[in-house]
This record gives sequence, structure tokens and C-alpha cells, in this order.
Amino acid sequence: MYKDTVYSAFNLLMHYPPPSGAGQHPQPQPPLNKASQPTHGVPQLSPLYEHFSSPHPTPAPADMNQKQVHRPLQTPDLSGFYSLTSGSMGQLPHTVSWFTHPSLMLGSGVPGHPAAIPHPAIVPPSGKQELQPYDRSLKTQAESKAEKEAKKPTIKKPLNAFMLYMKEMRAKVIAECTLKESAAINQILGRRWHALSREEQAKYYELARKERQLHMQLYPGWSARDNYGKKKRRSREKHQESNAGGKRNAFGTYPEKAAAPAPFLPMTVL
DNA sequence: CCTCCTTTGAAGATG
DNA sequence: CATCTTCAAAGGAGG
Repeated sequence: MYKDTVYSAFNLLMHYPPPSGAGQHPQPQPPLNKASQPTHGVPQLSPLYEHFSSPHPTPAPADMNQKQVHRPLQTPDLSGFYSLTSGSMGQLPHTVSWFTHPSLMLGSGVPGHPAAIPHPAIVPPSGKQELQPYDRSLKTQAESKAEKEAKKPTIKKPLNAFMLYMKEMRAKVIAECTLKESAAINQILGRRWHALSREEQAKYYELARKERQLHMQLYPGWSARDNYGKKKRRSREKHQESNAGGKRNAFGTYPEKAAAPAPFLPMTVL
């Protein structure tokens, strides 16, 4: 019943003329202080993504219009870390939304801070945050070497505006649809991001700007170069036209085949 | 276990 | 200087 409704709505969308780029969406260029436009400003959309480009962009979430609410960004998995009093960050600009950004939470990266709670942004090179480097009692030479590296935990990049937005909205989107795959969720989030008004996006750009500032204060010597190339590098010809590889996309479909079954998505999600 | 997928934006690398 | 690449998050999927 409900499913049928949604599916017919989906079919309706399928036959809608594509919005052809921005359409009547708010301008894709939000940036307040953006120095330069991203070179990949017009991402290639997967067919499904295209189909979901509804002419009725998702209305901005209600709670974002009430700006006086200013609820902290929701990071469910990290909520425990955020129960700090602002006093513990006294020397830092407390206007900064440090609670949104793992690397802004106290931990081993904060010089002289007594708290020992390791925060998610500072992870041992293994990538496992739960790992306690000092569990073992005996140290071989190789181990001391590894320990050395463990003592030099990876400091992650500060989150940009969109990442902050994703962190806040992901749970909401997951709750509204049956999907859990991040790749699919991220497509929706990207769609929603573009549907946001300038003011709504500005909130996140400002947040990101402050977090970068705070990140600089916390880790003065840090550079994005530190993590550059640390992850597995992806194949060279990715972002451009890559689809030639015949790889599945987030919906488990194959982009160039285009006849993939539609995922079940409530329209409210998009 | 590791990498990909997918998104945007920031920043490093490259030509 | 313009362009390209990588990495931030996230979790299912596939090798």
C-alpha cells in the first residue's frame, strides 16, 4: 500500500524531465569564504541519483529554520565524548563547536591536558582506535619501533562543511529510509546539501571554518600532507569518467547498465 | 582484513 | 597558476 504509493511516486519522478543541472535549485555555490570553486563542481550523477532529482527539493529540515535552537550536532556514536564541560576547553575559543569534531576533543593530542580520553581523530596508525598500544608487556626491537609509531598517532583532517553536515544528518536520513549503505546515504545527503539555502549552508561553512582554526591551535605543526598518500590510493582515473570499469555503485547497480532496480526510498528522504 | 563506493570541500601534488 | 588527487565520515559489499 504505502510501498505502492511510493513506487508510483517514484515512477512519476522517473518520467519527470530531469532538472537539467541546477534547475530551480538554490545556487550550488554557497561559499562564503571560498577561495576557489571546486574543480569538480558538477559531479557526475549516477542514473539513480539523476532519477531522484525531484523537482520538489526536500524542504529544509524544520529544526534548521528555527535558528535559535542551535542544537549540537548529533554524533550518536560519540555522544559520550561530548559530555565535557566547556571549562575543560577554557583556553580555547569556546565559540567553536568543538563538540562536533572529534579532533577538537581533548585527548592525547591536547598538550598538557590531563584527560586521557583518546579521541577518534587521533588514531593509531593501525586505524583501530580501541587498540591500547601498551597492552603488551614485552617489547622486541620491532615492537619498540611500532610503539614509536603508535606514539605518533594520526591526526585526521578537520571536517569540512559538508562532512559536518553529513555527520549531523546521517542518522536522520538512515531513519527515514531503509538504506544503510553509506554510499547511498551520501548521495542523498549530497542532494540535500544542495537543497539547503545559503543561510543553512552558511552555518556549516562557519562551523568548518572555526574547526579548522581550532585544529590549527591544537596541532600547530600538523599538515594535511601528514596523511597524504597514507590511505590506499585509488586508481588514477577515478573521479573523471571512471565508470568504464563496470564497477557497482552504491546501490549495487552498475552505472552504465542503467536498468538497475530502483531502491526503495521514501520520497521524504530526497 | 582491506578497499571500494559515494558525497563536498580543503589542501597537497603536479604540470 | 590551473588541474588533478587525496582525505576527511560511514558502513555494506566484494575480493
